[in-house]
Amino acid sequence: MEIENKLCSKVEECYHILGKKWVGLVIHTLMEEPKRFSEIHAFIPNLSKRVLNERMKELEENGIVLRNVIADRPVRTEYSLTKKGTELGRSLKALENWADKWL
Amino acid sequence: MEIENKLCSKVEECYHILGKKWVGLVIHTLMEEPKRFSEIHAFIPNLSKRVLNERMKELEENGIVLRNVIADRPVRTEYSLTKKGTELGRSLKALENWADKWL
DNA sequence: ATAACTAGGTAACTTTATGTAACCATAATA
DNA sequence: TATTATGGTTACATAAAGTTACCTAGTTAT
Repeated sequence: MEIENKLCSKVEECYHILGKKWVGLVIHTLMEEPKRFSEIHAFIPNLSKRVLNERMKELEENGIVLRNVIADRPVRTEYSLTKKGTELGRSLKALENWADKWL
Repeated sequence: MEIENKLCSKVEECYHILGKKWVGLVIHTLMEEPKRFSEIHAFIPNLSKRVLNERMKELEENGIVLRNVIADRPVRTEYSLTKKGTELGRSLKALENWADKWL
């Protein structure tokens, strides 16, 4: 029975995504329903607008989140999870169950 | 049907733990079997000794990891997952399955 | 008309976190 | 005697995150 002696790159990549500050909470927050920039910010008040904006761009690039600019006045932006993002959120439920039991 | 308007502190806390760099990979690495300091370092070469040591102290304080100093010469230190840590590792499997499918 | 407010940012600057390189003590080995 | 291994620590450099002020365009209050 061999012991693996190097990490799978997919495993490394997923922890690289989740290892950035606030990412987990943002995805958790979007699992309920799509939300606007200021709504996410209201749910996670300690997350600054600067970093929130940065995280949303990264999550969009990763195909986890979809940005929908609504040409209303004032302009609104709605963020929603893609299929990929929704499945990520579902897999994070296991982690949250662990938290509920152990923290 | 109410929409939750604030985050559960347990949820916040678990993402606070997992949101620190390298934590996920360290737990993943220890799921196989207990490992010494230098073995973890060999599995995750980009993780510096300074930060590895810091992370292990934090994980020990969180009750996720157990540090066992072996009074051999030279002194060795073996890190293993507690029950709490093992269950965390199991819950992270869902995330890794997501990674395998989507990344 | 003018001041203040909203939404979703951006810019400049400060503070933390992380990365890097050198060093330590002990004992074993060459 | 010099070198290696282990599990760190220290001092310093860079990257990431936090803070405050500002922006544009339209809206509401005075």
